[in-house]
Amino acid sequence: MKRVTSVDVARAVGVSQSTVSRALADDSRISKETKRKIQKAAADLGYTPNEIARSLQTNKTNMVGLIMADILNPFYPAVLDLMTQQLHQMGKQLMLISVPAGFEVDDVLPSMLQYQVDGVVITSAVLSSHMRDLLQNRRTRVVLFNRSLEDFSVNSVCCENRAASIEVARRLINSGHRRLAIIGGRPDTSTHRERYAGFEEELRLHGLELVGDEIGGNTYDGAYEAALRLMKGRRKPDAIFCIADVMALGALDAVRSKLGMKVPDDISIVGFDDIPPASWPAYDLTTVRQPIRAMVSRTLSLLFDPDNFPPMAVQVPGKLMVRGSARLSAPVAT
Amino acid sequence: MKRVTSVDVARAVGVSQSTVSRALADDSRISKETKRKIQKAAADLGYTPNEIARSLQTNKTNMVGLIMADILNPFYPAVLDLMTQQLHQMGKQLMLISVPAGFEVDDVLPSMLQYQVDGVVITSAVLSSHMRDLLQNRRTRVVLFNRSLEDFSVNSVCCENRAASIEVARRLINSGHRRLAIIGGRPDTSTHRERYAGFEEELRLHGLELVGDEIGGNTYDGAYEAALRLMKGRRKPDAIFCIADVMALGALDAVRSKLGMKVPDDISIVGFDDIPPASWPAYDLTTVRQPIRAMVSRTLSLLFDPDNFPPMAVQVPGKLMVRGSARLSAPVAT
DNA sequence: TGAAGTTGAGCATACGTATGCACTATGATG
DNA sequence: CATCATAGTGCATACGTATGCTCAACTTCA
Repeated sequence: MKRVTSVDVARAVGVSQSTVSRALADDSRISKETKRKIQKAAADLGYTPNEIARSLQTNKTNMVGLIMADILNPFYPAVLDLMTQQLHQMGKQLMLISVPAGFEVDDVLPSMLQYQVDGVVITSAVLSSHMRDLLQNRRTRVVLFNRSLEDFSVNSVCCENRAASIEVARRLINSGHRRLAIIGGRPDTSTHRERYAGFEEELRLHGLELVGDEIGGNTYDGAYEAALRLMKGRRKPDAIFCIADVMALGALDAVRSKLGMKVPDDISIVGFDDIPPASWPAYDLTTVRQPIRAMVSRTLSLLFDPDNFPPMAVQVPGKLMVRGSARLSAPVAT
Repeated sequence: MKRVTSVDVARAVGVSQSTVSRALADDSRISKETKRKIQKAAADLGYTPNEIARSLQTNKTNMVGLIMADILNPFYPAVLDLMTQQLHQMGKQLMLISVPAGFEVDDVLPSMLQYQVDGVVITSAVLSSHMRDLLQNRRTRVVLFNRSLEDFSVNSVCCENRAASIEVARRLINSGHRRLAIIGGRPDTSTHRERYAGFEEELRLHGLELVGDEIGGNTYDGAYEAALRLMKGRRKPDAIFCIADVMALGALDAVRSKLGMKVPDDISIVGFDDIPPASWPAYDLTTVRQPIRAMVSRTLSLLFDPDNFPPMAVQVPGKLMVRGSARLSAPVAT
């Protein structure tokens, strides 16, 4: 069966194709009566506009590209969910690519650009300066989600990583912890650096330094091993700050099931993100909640705000969710 | 900056646009020499083919639509990951929509079809007969993932739900359990019905019947409550089969943290899916693993196999992962 | 030497829509 | 009554690519 086009509708009503196009766009030049007839005919014939043809003509696809580098992290399903829904509400579509292990954003971005997406969101990954320039030349907006660039040459939306990490450190110290350790993600990422730096900075303010620091690679298994390494060290930590919840869960399981330790009696563990399992009784993880909804909204605003220039680095505040995995006393006024 | 088109390349080399098009498609009619010059010029100018224009011409977008109804279920990130990667390898793109709560597939599908996707995959949801016919008319292939229709009017890829559930029941019974209960997802879904039916059937074969059956709505929280209801019943179960892992985790947390029961000593709990947390020590969940990779491959095969007609219902075998949440004795030969 | 075949390329058009411009009624204005 | 604005519609073209057909130049073979 042949697809029905605006030409078919035009023929059915006895008007020109341009009149159909205008009628369906509710152009003021077309009379009420004609519009009515055209809408009726379009419905009867089951006409659906061809967005591909429209895109070619208008030079605008209403598609947004999303490149996810860490889709298996339980933090992202909620992001994806909100993103697709908000876009759908705006009448836009989402084109998704998950970057395979061992590949870079640069490897998958070009194939997305061939589809002329109006904008690109990149989560958990950064952009080579080459691609950044290329995007800039073709005037395709980009927003980094949960990552930032130090030179502010690209839009980014992040949580206030530094501030939140400082708060975590302060609360732990004020509650009597003295042997603090950290499990990082990947040292080449901005989230890692910012959370790490904030935490360590606050320690120094109190005359302390890290008794251990390990890399968990942002995975459950990586953090499981990292925690075990930490506990083999000379100075055993009495608190571990994991810069992502998946890793906190791994660390928690490691010290509990492998070493038979009690949490939070023997050791406090704090995470970052507030993924769903964090609030389950089996973990009851104290963590920093990232305001996903706000972050997604800001991301899309940056993407579509026509006069967003120069690029902005948006930061939204996180919120410490105090649960049972860390021995914390009441907050002290500062 | 103006986008560079095949016309620009043609002008640069001094040939016609059609020659450029053919050269880049490696058409045999174009001489090696001309091809070389064209490729060079294309690279120099930074030419990227416009897939939108190409799609309009060829009536083929190389885009696949994915409609996910249950994206927050931890089972799906892995599906999504494999799907985008396999598609990318095939030179195709993924257009994603997550169905918001309270909406139907029918509400979001049309907007996807306007983009002329070559095929549609629907997870955790079904298709109205109206939409089924509409898709059939425009010759757009559909595959249901993890759901099936009883009349086989649409392609589907599922796990062998019945067989796996029978095995779960048999193993539980052979291990001495006599008071079996089940927590279902949503009664209107095929996965619910098949798993429920297989489980109950095997019970009857052994002269048993369910001591309880509750609905968990495929969510952690729903199953948490469902488990508590089950334990308030007249005949307390000594084993609960949850037809999805998220629910098994909720049930587990409910009986352990709320009721202080020991698993598997006081009660056995079995899930379905084998999501990542299932294998974490905190849960150590005995469950049926769905072979995601195979399921995704079969889905894409069905989608692109030109002579896949009539629609098929593909079933792939699940695998019982024996862990610590159920008291199981060694399997008995049958 | 002439006919047929082969190679390499261009011309023209199509895909489905949007839109600038021209055109025709119709009524308003002086 | 001539002029002009206005409303309503059609014509023609453009977007960037693919492709059927035509054509010229050259090679091959009898």
